[in-house]
Amino acid sequence: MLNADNVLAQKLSYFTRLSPDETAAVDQAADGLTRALPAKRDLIREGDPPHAVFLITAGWACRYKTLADGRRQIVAFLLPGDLCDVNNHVLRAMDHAIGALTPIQYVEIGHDRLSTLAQGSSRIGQALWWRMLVNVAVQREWTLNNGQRSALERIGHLFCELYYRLRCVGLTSGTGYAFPLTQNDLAEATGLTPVHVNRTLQEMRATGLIVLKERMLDIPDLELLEDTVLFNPDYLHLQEEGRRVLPERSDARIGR
Amino acid sequence: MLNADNVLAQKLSYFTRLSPDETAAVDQAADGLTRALPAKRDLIREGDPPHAVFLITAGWACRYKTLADGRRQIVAFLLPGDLCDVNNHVLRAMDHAIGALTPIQYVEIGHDRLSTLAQGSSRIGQALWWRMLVNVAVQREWTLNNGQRSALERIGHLFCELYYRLRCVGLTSGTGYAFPLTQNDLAEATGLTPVHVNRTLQEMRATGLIVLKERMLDIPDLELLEDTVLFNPDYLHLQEEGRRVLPERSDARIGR
DNA sequence: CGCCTAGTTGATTTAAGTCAATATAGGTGG
DNA sequence: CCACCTATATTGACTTAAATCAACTAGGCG
Repeated sequence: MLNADNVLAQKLSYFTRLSPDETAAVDQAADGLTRALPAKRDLIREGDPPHAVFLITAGWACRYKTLADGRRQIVAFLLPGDLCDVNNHVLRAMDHAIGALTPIQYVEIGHDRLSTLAQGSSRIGQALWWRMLVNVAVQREWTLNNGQRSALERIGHLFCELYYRLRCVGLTSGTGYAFPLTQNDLAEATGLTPVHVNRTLQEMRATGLIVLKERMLDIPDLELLEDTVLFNPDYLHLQEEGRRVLPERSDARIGR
Repeated sequence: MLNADNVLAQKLSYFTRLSPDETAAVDQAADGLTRALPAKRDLIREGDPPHAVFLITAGWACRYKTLADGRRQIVAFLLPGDLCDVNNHVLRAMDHAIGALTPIQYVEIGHDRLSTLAQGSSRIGQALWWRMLVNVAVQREWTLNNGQRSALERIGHLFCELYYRLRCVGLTSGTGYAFPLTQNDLAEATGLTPVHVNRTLQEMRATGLIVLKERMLDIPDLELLEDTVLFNPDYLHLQEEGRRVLPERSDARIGR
């Protein structure tokens, strides 16, 4: 299972195989004080000057934006192993907030420390770029999601994305995963109303696409769900040269 | 006005003042062969391996994604001075296409050349990071746009964004700018149908928010439009230490 | 126990989509 | 220079997915 000390190395190793030295370097860069934040608190608020990079080690957080009239949009979920805001110190102020959806644990990594890490190994540098680029790719996919898809597609698509992302860091069990989001969170992420999310979830349950109860989400037939909502995992760029193995499967394959 | 040779330097100088040497280095990196592409052609297709970085020097292009059933979403506009896909060579395949909306001109810049440029001057390196981070910020704003805003707000918000972005590279004239997008392009960018875009534009014209005819968009009262659609330019991160001056205005101010 | 959050349900409204026809403006070839 | 063609824009009639409003239920817990 997941060890808070090495989520980052685990995640980066999805892109490229890291040597023991490199793994150690990554672990060391992320060995700072683990901090905790209760659910519903903000890690950073909009307008704040960005200071350090955060590495989420446990729990779920999100980036969100708020309009003047109170409408809120969750624009990204931050899961264990996710690094926020690499190099964002070049900007003067945050244009969005980061909030904890569940109690979270995180460590702060200084900008200098991270750039030293990146410069010390070109593979680590590339892996960090990979994370950055995938984050943008996910953001583009969310733009598509909110722009083109129906309610059922939006929600189903998100479920698929979260499945792949959690599997990378060992947070799935079989075909399901612990799912802490409320229907309201889902609504804010998908641009729907909570009422409509509720009805859509019922429809997905009724057709057997998902089993969602007691904060556990199970996707009995991932392929079926992917086909139903037109999900294509390419944008997550997981098929890289690193460990291609997806933890829950046994068809291990190494190298290119 | 705009000189194709220095769009990039012009754009980067919005973030930080560049010395003559730095400006020259930027110009030199972008001095490759200028290529041309007619409207409606793809610069890169989804699935292609990314090769070089493109710098758009003239014309409008877009990033777009297509669903299996044909729905299309424009996820970003690429305007003169925009750099596509810095460091994207770490990914194996494009997860979206880039297409020309008008005839465009562009130059290709090799990855190595760009990283040499970035390493040669920390200010240039930071300015390139700034572009990267702003692109993500814009993508987040688009997620919000498609998720939370009404048709009028989406379109109006886009008009404001384009105004600010074009002004940076000297492509506005007074309160307006040349606007080559069709109503269909607008529909694909905002997640609306062309018919609804048409009706919404008429409403915006009727209330005097915009004047749009003969491929020219004029925003007689930018502040009014911004207030109406809840536009806040902070996410474009233009207020940096560089030239704060906005070309069309005379209140020049230098340094911090 | 009572309060708060999260989830559910029903009735109704509405913004936007759909379908289909028509208008208009450039651009091209004869 | 005109006739035609295609892409773009416009209009009207109608449908629909999702929003809205308003109760109401079910847990969890101080």
